[in-house]
Amino acid sequence: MGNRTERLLAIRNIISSQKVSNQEELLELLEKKGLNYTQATLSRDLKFLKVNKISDRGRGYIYELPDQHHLPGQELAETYAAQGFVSIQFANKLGVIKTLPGYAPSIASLIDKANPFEIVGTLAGDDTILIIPHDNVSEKDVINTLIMILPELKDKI
Amino acid sequence: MGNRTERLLAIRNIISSQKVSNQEELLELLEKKGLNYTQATLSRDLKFLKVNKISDRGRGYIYELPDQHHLPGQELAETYAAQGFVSIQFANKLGVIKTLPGYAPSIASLIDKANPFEIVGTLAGDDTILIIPHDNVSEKDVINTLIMILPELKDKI
DNA sequence: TCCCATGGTGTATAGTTATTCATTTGTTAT
DNA sequence: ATAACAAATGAATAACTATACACCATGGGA
Repeated sequence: MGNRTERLLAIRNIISSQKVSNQEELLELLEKKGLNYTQATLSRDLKFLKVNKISDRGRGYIYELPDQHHLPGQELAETYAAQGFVSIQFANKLGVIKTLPGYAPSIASLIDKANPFEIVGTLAGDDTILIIPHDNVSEKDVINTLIMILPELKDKI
Repeated sequence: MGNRTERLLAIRNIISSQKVSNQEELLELLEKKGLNYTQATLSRDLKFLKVNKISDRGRGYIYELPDQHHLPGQELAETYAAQGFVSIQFANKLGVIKTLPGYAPSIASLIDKANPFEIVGTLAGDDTILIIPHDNVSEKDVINTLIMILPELKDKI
């Protein structure tokens, strides 16, 4: 997969685990991970990820991911669901995900819950999920979106 | 009361009722209310109010007040509680609020719930509340804080 | 009362982030 | 495969926000 996805994931990780108060700082942290980009790109990434800049209890501002639902079970559900993922293919603008038997509903449910703009809806059988993308959303967009929802898919797609 | 409080209240009102995406814009809205200040002051006010700048669903950024608990009953509780407020005095760094009989607990409870930095704690009887401010917090700070919590007090203090 | 300390403000400017433009890179349809 | 189109990126810069400094006002203590 392209490097942009890697970068977006790294940004999510960094922001969720430590206080970052400006883009220069974040840029340096990304460099340490071998990701070299410019502030312009970072600004666009943060906008894409809908990252907020919130008050650090009156002492300045820091970045924060949106919807820190942070249900403790969430990561587990992701890991479980990702295990069942087998492949994704596209046909006639539609995505078809194959899963291990029985996994389709849980993966589809995670996608539905994330409710990304890029995906109009999903239809899950037992081992197959139909992904209906929005108009003008590319296959790559769909894949990026799926990776954003289920980071564990990164190496399986 | 000084004009700063008026400004802070106006900022809260504006931000909670409409989308504002930068300080210039907010400055103009304040001007329409007869409040003329500079961007520098506004920047400080926003920091003081712990206002966040959050993603407007990927379309840019807008200001948002912290803790939008937005319990529908909140405003009612404030109005009710403020009615019972009679006066505030200071002695030995402590604030003493007099209320109508029976009102003290509800007012104190609102203060406690807001949990402002400036106030270490409160002690409520039936018609009296003791306010224990933090060290190095002035009377004026305490009053400003109370007004931030209960805007209706503005004209009663 | 008179100081001194503290806080609020504006001006100017430093610091930070978003966007424009040019270019490259990737994607889709023929 | 290739043309046409769309997306990604960096450099430069515009747009936006925070702060250093100077100044004034206020208010508590000698």
